[in-house]
Amino acid sequence: MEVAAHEKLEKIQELKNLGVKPYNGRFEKTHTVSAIRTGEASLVASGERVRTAGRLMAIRRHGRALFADLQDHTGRIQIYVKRDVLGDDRFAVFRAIDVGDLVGVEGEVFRTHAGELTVLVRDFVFLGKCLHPLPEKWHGLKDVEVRYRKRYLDLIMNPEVREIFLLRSRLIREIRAFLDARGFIEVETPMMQVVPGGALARPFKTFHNALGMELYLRIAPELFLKRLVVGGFEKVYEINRNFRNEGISVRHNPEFTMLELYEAYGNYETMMRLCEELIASVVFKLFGTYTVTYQGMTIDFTPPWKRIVLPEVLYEKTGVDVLEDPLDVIREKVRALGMAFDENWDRGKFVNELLERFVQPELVHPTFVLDYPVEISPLAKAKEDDPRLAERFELFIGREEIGNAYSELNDPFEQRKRFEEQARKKAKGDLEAHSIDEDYIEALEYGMPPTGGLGIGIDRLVMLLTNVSSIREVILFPLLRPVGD
RNA sequence: GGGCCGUUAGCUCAGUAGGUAGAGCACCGGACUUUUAAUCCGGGUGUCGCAGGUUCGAUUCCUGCACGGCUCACCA
Repeated sequence: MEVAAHEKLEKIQELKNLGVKPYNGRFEKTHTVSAIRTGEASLVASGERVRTAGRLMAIRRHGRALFADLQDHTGRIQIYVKRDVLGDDRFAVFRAIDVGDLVGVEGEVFRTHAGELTVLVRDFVFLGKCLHPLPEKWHGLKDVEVRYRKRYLDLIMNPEVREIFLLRSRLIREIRAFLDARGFIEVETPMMQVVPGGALARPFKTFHNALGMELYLRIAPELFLKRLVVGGFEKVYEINRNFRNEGISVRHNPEFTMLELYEAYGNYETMMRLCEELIASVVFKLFGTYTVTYQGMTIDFTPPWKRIVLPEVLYEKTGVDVLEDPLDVIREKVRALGMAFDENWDRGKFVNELLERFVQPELVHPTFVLDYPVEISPLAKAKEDDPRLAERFELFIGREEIGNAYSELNDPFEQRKRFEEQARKKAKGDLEAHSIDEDYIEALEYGMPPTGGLGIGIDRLVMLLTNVSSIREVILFPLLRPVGD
């Protein structure tokens, strides 16, 4: 135990000497703090007693009385503790309570001369000792590393952090409500997979002892959700974690949360309409407006959203015709644009890089970018009128990629060809190439309806809606290196 | 993984052109029954991230390491 806690241990002894158990007790609340505020008029008029509980965030002692600020998950309220109300013995007990301790109080609600809504404490129960001093009341806890490592302290001290995670919770609840209302069913598919698929990414590897086999943490639930579509679940979704063994940055955490949904008999058109309706309606539910400010940008979510065709917009912005230009011509033009590139980049890689460099910075308002090259979309159906392109779109908002969707490839023969192409890439050392999943092909062989699929990065959506620039601010416990001794 | 920056009291931060360090809040003791960054009086509680090096002497200069932030690379 640290030195800092030493005096607190003496406080525990003092409490015990006064007959108070430092960790026992229970308490039934009649009101949360916000309920007291909401019900102020009738509570003050009636003199009704309320019972509420929380953590003491500040204590102002005045000899034979004291004021304290009690915080629960809904807010803070002042309490007033007087010796002539409690009696000498009980008041002495309260005097032994520290900032950070947990208490339950009972009393009536009034306003002080200064106009502060206050609970006059008639009785109280000690509910838990805090052995460490809380961070400073005025500046709070600022140290980013400590905030992430001790998120509980961050949540105690920083109400705006609490708000971020409350909003995250409400957002996910609204998404579920939206999808449930449209007949989607929520499912859970394997996190541990024998063949990691559904995305182009490097997986985490683990090992099952009893079965004696390697397993992978999933990089996406896609192939399992589509097996369910084959099985007759025509509208399914899953909101859960994906794991990708890649670099960490302000927009990447090794585990992150995705919404994936599939709708049988739809396609990427269907998904565009569903996507804008889903996000726009959830934004409106949360904020009562379609306008959100993100990092200085004003983002308008009012549907319908802008659609741009990727090969066309790339040609407009860069003069590169990613479909017709031979690879060496593309290289020549990209060189002329002054952009660095690698000699082994293929067409798909150039598309991604040009998009990121020349188009993405302008995509502030929600924008669907349509028609990606087939070679970087191995699970998507090709366009009828141009087999080089997939019926696929990505959604950009606030210059960030938020979603990805396509008409699902349901032709098992074509899927096998695509997998084999990926296998060739993998053989050439592409660590992110898709694995061949024979079991999935067999599922397709039973017949999958034409289907639209959509993925939305929940963490990034929360970032947009809470105006934070780091993904760690929207993940309660982001991955950090352990601190050494 | 590369580059840049950071790490000093429980917290937020100063500081030492090399002589083992300060402020506010918190905390401890005292006064105070409507305060609210309460106030008033008294008290500094520290491995200056870790390990080496240079030096009579290192928190300060040098090197390495750890952790974090930003950024590039990779990706969603």
